[in-house]
Amino acid sequence: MYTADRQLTDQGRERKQQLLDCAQTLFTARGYGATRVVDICDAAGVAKGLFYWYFPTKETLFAELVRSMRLRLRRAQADAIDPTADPLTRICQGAEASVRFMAAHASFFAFLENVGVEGIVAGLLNEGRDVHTRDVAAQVVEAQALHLIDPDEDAALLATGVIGTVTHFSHAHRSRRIDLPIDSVASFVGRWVRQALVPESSSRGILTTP
Amino acid sequence: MYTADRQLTDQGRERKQQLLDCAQTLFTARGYGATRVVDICDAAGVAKGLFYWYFPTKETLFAELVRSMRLRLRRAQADAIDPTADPLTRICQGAEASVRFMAAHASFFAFLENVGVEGIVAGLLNEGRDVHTRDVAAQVVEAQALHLIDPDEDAALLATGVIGTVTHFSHAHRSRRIDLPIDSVASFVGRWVRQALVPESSSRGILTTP
DNA sequence: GCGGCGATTGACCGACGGGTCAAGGGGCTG
DNA sequence: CAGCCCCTTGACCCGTCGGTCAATCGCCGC
Repeated sequence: MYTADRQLTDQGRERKQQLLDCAQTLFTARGYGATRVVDICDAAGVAKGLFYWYFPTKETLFAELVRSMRLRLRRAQADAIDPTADPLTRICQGAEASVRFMAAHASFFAFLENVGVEGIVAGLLNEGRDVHTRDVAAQVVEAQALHLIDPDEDAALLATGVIGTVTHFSHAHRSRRIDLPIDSVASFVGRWVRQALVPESSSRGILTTP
Repeated sequence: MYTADRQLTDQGRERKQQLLDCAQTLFTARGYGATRVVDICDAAGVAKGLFYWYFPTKETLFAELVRSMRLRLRRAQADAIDPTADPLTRICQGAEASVRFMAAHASFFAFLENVGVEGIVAGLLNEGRDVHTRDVAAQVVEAQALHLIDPDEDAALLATGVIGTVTHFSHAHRSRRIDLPIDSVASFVGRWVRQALVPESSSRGILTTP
């Protein structure tokens, strides 16, 4: 059984890391709930009981995984930041580094987004967004036929941008990150969508080619 | 036991709707996994066995809930759209209606985002983003002191905008919605963040006051 | 060799919760 | 009344899986 005060040998530390690695692989492949403790142990070629020599619970291992990845992210940010640069530049460097790091560990971060949503409804949730996206894409095509929108643009991409904006701002408002009355948010989204779809004057849209 | 070919009386339809309502209330309050079938029945003042008279499984009820909400969303969109308007206007109307609808059912959509992430790590996931946000906010304050950023702006709000951008584009790239090389995405995010933080010429930033 | 301790095993436990079932009530039609 | 079907009950079943435990091995220092 696990106790906090444990003196691990080299072999012990190695074994623990091995369990962490196997767990990460299985989690990213199948999800958290669908991965049983015994699966992790099987992957490591080790008996189930040993798991509880190194971790008090399954959740603890998960938390350790998350914390470790967070630490690496922060290190990646620190490495990318030039401490002598001005703060604005440092912010941008940190942002870029974050995007690169998450892209490099895409499968893990994709897993994080789906902790728990396993098999339960699988596609059901995305399905709605996809249908909506297709609807908007159809309207975009229509608008392109009338030359209200640049016909050279990819309709599906523009539609994805619209849906992304809607969901992003909905979420921000819902979680109080935007604390404006809903009418302001709604009309702002409407204006912004129009602006993104019709890059008059200059290319100000976000998802239109940089 | 449930069978598909079932002739429901008025009372039956009412009871089924009652179960759906109770389930939605409990799901949004506690989450999917934390709500047991027996809890739903208790809330409806009904025996557990009856649940399986109306639904084959717990998942089925959940799916029905999602589908129903989706239908209502589509109806709200349809109601908001003026069919005689041009397609571009219709797109904007649909987007605005979506934002309004989701805001009106915020608790349900918030629940959808967290299906499965129940208690497992609770704050652990947001914690990382919050820490990161505070870090960036500190740098924003620093930049404001140097007048690189408008000192009248709320640092926390700007920082939230930065983090939002980073995570949003990371996600889009990860799920192949943006199919550009990572370097393009990263540098674009860097440029965009700078632009949002420093509204030179005109107010082009998205989260800066409209 | 002997004691101590980290490491390892795998059978076992027990809770939890989704799903089942046999029995009964009540209202309708024939 | 008989038969049927919708509706309701709650005790029960049972698979799953996180977690436990007593026993054992092997290495090291004394």
